[in-house]
Amino acid sequence: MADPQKPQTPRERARTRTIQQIIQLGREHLAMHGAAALSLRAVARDLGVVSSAVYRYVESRDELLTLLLIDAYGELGDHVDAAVESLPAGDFRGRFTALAHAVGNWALSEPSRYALLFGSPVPGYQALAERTTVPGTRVVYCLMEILDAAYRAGKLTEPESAAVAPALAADLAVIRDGLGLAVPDELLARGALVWTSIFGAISFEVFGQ
Amino acid sequence: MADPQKPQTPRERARTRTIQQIIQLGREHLAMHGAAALSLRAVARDLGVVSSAVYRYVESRDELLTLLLIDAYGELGDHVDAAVESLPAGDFRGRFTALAHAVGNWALSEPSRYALLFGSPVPGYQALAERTTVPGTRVVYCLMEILDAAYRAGKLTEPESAAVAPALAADLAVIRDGLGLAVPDELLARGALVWTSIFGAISFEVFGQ
DNA sequence: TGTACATCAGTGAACGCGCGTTCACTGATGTAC
DNA sequence: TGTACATCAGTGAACGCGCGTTCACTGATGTAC
Repeated sequence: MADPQKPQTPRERARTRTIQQIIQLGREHLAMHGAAALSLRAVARDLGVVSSAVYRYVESRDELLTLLLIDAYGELGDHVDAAVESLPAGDFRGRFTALAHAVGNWALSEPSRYALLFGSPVPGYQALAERTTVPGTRVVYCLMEILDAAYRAGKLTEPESAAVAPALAADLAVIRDGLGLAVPDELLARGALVWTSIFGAISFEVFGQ
Repeated sequence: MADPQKPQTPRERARTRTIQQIIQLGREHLAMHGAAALSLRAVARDLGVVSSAVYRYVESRDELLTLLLIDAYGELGDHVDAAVESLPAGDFRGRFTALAHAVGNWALSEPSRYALLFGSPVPGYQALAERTTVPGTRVVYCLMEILDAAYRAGKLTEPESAAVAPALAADLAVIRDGLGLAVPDELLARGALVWTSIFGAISFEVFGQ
């Protein structure tokens, strides 16, 4: 569990392969019928196995949804990283728009998975924060890093806008320290605003208000 | 049933009001949980009534979906007509783009209803063609009428493109005679192509490929 | 205006279905000696 | 290399749930005379 080393036993290999199959089938059901209609029994049928057997690999329907959530966050993150890194590190504006466009492209090409990540919540499902937050913040972090790099390069000047609310300031301080960012609160707050705007616009496109 | 006259008995009024309530609740459930999750029992609960009572007003879940389909077609048609008629009858190009934009606006403001009309089919539901085709063709007819008016005004010239396939030509002849249109087949076929392009583009925006 | 009957809205029990999930089980694959 | 035991994948029956839908019923509202 703790070490994903190479020397896997045949059983372990079969096991991880089966889990991959389950996730793959889950993705297909997601695309075809939507997250609300995702059914462990249906996945088991497609897997050619009795319904209870799936519980050897997945704790519950909620856990399968969580796995699909992580899977989707991972692909979105890869997609965004690739787009951002295709541009030179110094091209802050280019990287920024590349990030926004990468998110938009992915949302349009995978609407059901985008809906799972950022759409209306799946009825009766509560994501497990412990397993979900880290992959879920990859894109924000990427955005923050672009912001930070631009600030350090002196390409961003502090806006003279109103001070940040104390509660938000504390949150931002945690984030900034955690990531080792130099950007001041005002710019971080502005970055968060940009973030919500991007997702607002894309969500409006993908499923309307 | 046959004559929607004014002098309704109190019972009839109560009945139509209840049906309207059911449709309204259906719309809300549609917007909140999507068409696949629409449940007669849930509607009955919101209506404050035992589940079997809904069958006094609606034959089945499928019929409720059909009613919601007709309702949505009607609103889309009204929306498009209003947009088109806000421009002078002679402004063919303006009316044409107004139509396209009206469909797009409506789709973005009512994504779940747009999805019901033009999205992936609701699992296990087959629309009743007899009740659905007439309201479902309002927008195409509107497009055809603009085309026809433009043609009669001499603003559209026949393209010299290849001849229309015989089977399609027969269908188009039926449509043209039924509507009393003057447009030749080639232009009608082009109109149909425009139609599918509009919906393709909008659908791509609303839920991606 | 008053009575007798028909019509209709709503009730509550029941059916069969697919779902998520549990549990005791069988049998095959791995591990220890 | 061979035997004895542990681990694990998959089975099949069972549970309680919400769903769509049917049916016999009660009681209120309308209609005919």
